Amino acid sequence: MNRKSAPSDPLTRHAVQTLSSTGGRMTTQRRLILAALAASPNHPTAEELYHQVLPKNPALNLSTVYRTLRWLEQEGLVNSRHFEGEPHQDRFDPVADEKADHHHFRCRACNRIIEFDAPLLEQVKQIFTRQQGGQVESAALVLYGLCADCAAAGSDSAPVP
Amino acid sequence: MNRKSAPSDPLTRHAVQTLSSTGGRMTTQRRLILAALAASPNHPTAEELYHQVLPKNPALNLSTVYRTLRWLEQEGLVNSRHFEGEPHQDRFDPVADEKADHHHFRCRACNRIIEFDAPLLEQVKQIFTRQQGGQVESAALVLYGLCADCAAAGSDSAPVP
DNA sequence: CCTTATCTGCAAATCATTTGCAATAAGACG
DNA sequence: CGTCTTATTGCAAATGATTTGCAGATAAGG
Repeated sequence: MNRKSAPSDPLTRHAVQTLSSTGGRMTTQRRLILAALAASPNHPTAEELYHQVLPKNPALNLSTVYRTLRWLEQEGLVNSRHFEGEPHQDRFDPVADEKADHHHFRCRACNRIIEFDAPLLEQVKQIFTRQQGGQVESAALVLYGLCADCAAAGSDSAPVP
Repeated sequence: MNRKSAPSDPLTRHAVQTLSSTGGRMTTQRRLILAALAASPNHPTAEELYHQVLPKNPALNLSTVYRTLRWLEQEGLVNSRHFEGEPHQDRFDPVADEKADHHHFRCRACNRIIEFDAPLLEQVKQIFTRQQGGQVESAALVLYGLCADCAAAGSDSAPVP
């Protein structure tokens, strides 16, 4: 049933598109990093991605991971974020297809990240503009707390990152 | 009219309180850093504070600024934050007296930071909990855009930091 | 295949922040 | 008001995350 063409994820497909329009090249390491990123639900750090890909390409270098991530960020395919209570390191969030600006919940016990929409934020923005003037272009909301699992388990589940 | 006792700001006064209960000492550098922080509307970085205080105490060391800031953070008198589009550096936000958890607007032109309340966020939290379970403990919202002044001026005011 | 500009690996640089240690100075007590 | 104890500082070196220069490797087009 499946043809031999790579059954790539949407992220990789988007990346390939931008490559052809900019004269870039799809390399082994980029393919692996993109796949790992697309498969990661938890907004990995560069180092985490590096260790995920390493088994499949032992020659991979951390700086290649960083370069790939920054390239994707410039192309608008990935956003870098920072969450409270962590070291000064970035986490990378693939921009899912049409999913508009979504927001994040982070569990302080298992470190899981849950994405959600918050339509009410539109009103928050409007209220702000009404009171202060100017114009709001984007919003970043992060909720911190215990996810359902950890709240039930007494907040002692195993941290993921 | 004014007595000789230091007419200190609320932040400094709070700091003095915690000092007496923990056996800490109020040093010249702490006094200066606290005053600079209390007078800064724009959530300064450690480096910015350092340069503000330097003229008044040329011997001051940057690591003292960091230590003071981390101390205040532990005491709950200051929060450290990170804003998008900047290097990986922290900005420090004195916790104003009773002002509950407030949120931030950051102008991408002049870098000004405006604080505001967003009561609607309570509903956002409730909706999230209803849909996902678990419990939300805190929320951090940052709006990005152009402040009233910069929007009017064609977004070319002078950046502050 | 061959060419060539794009990428990669490696090592060294940079940036923000932290830490070890000896010298300094609050502030309690006599 | 001097003395003593120990919290705090300055300095320099360490750390952790990320970036960069450069020479060699390799996609992709002819």
